[in-house]
Parts: sequence; C-alpha cells; structure tokens
Amino acid sequence: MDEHINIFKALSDATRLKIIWLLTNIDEKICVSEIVEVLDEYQYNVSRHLKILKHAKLVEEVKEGKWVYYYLTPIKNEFRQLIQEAIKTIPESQMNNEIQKCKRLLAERHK
Amino acid sequence: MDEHINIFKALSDATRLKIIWLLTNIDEKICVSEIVEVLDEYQYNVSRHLKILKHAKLVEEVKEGKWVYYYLTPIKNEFRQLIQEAIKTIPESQMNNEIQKCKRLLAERHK
DNA sequence: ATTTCATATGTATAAAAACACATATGTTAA
DNA sequence: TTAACATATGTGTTTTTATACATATGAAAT
Repeated sequence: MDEHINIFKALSDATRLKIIWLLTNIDEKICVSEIVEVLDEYQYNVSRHLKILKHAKLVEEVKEGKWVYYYLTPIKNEFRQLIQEAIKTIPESQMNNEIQKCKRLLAERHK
Repeated sequence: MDEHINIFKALSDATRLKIIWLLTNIDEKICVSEIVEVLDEYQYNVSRHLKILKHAKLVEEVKEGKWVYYYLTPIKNEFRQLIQEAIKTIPESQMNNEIQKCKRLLAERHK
C-alpha cells in the first residue's frame, strides 16, 4: 500500500508529473540540465524532484561524465504498467509547449 | 494537467486510497458511517477525505434520508479507466482486513 | 417538540512538502 | 592545478495538507 501511495504522491506535483510525462513521450533518457531548461525550473528543485521520483521507483539514473541521465524505471508489474498508460493519455496540449522545447533540445543533442 | 494532478493527489493518502480501493472492490455504494467503522477513522476526517475525493471527481454522492452514500464516479475517459484498473491490482493483502470488515458490514445491511 | 443519529464544517494546531539561497562534490577542460 | 560546468544537499522559510475538537445542520424516531 505504501509503495502505491508513494507513486501517487510522486505524481501529484506538476513538476514531477511533467518530468514523467516527458520521459514517457520521448522514450529517451534526459539529464538534469535538460529538464531544467525545458521546464524552466531551478536546478536544485529539479534535483530534489528527481530524488522523489527515484524514491518512488519511477525513474532510475545513469551517470555519464559530468551528466546524470534519468530514465523511466523498466516496468515490472501491472500497477506501474497501467499508471504509465494512464500518463500516456495526458494530451500534449496540457503541457505548455514543454514537449516541443524538449524535442528541439534533443534534436540539437543528436547533431 | 491540474485535473490529473488532483486525481493523483487524492489517491496519495492512505485513508483516501483505502476508500477508493473499497469502492472498487465492492461495487456498491457505501455511506460515511460505514466507512468510519470499516477504516476505524474519525467521522470528521472521513467526511473531509470524501470531500477531497469528490473534488477530484473520483466519487459522487447520493443522499438517502439521514445517510449520504458515496460511489465511484462513472468512468468517462481513458485516464480514469486506467487509474481505476491500476487500483484494482492492489492486492487485498495490503488492506489490513478492512475489506473483510466491509464485506461483513454489507452482508449485515442486506438482511 | 425534543432527542437521537448521520454528516459536514469552522477553527486551531501539527506535520509534511515545496521552495530558495548558499554551498559542497565531483568531473571535464584549459 | 585552476577554472568552469553539472549535480546534489544543508538549512531556513513558506505553503500545503492532515488532524483534532467543538459545533452546526438536517433528517428520523420518540
């Protein structure tokens, strides 16, 4: 029960839901500074929110040089699967262009 | 986005998640005093939690004499559908026997 | 009409969460 | 080895949420 509550709690904040939504819709790992830029949030807040998401086991991290990349924890139970699908139904229109910003940023990265 | 956050927020409290879980697993409407008994919570807390669930549009109410019965809001979008299914996957074992208590209570009612 | 029961809410307090600023840690580049 | 960059965290403050007690409202039973 606590694990489920932790997941719901993790998703009940705009910044964190946006992060998960981005990861869901982008299907790539992104690093902290990219999230900071896309969401236009303070770096220290993003770091703290990521910590909460990690604690809820919604994301995992991988360090690469200076950067720490975050990505969705691979799904291993039905609950997570359904939550993930639910998040996928949240329309892009509800994210004030953050996704566009993010896609532009990622395109840049791949050059 | 806010509506989704409200739903996640509503579900990120043990008492409220239990209420929704009960309604999900019982498929009947229940009144406040029954929830109070089953969850062993103060009446005023249950009332307040129900208000939050109502605000998140997860439950609706119907008044019958002295009693106010609460039930799950009929599902009308995919997001709610998936969230509901996710809740359905939370095993009974994680609800310290509240479900048993509830079923006994309902059986009593149907006599 | 008065009491009893079911539910809701005003208000005060406590607990938890979010935020901001400064700063620490660690890594790469100069 | 120093500077610049990316990320994390200590600490204090503000905001939000949960809880508790008292009490109000409204319906049913006596």
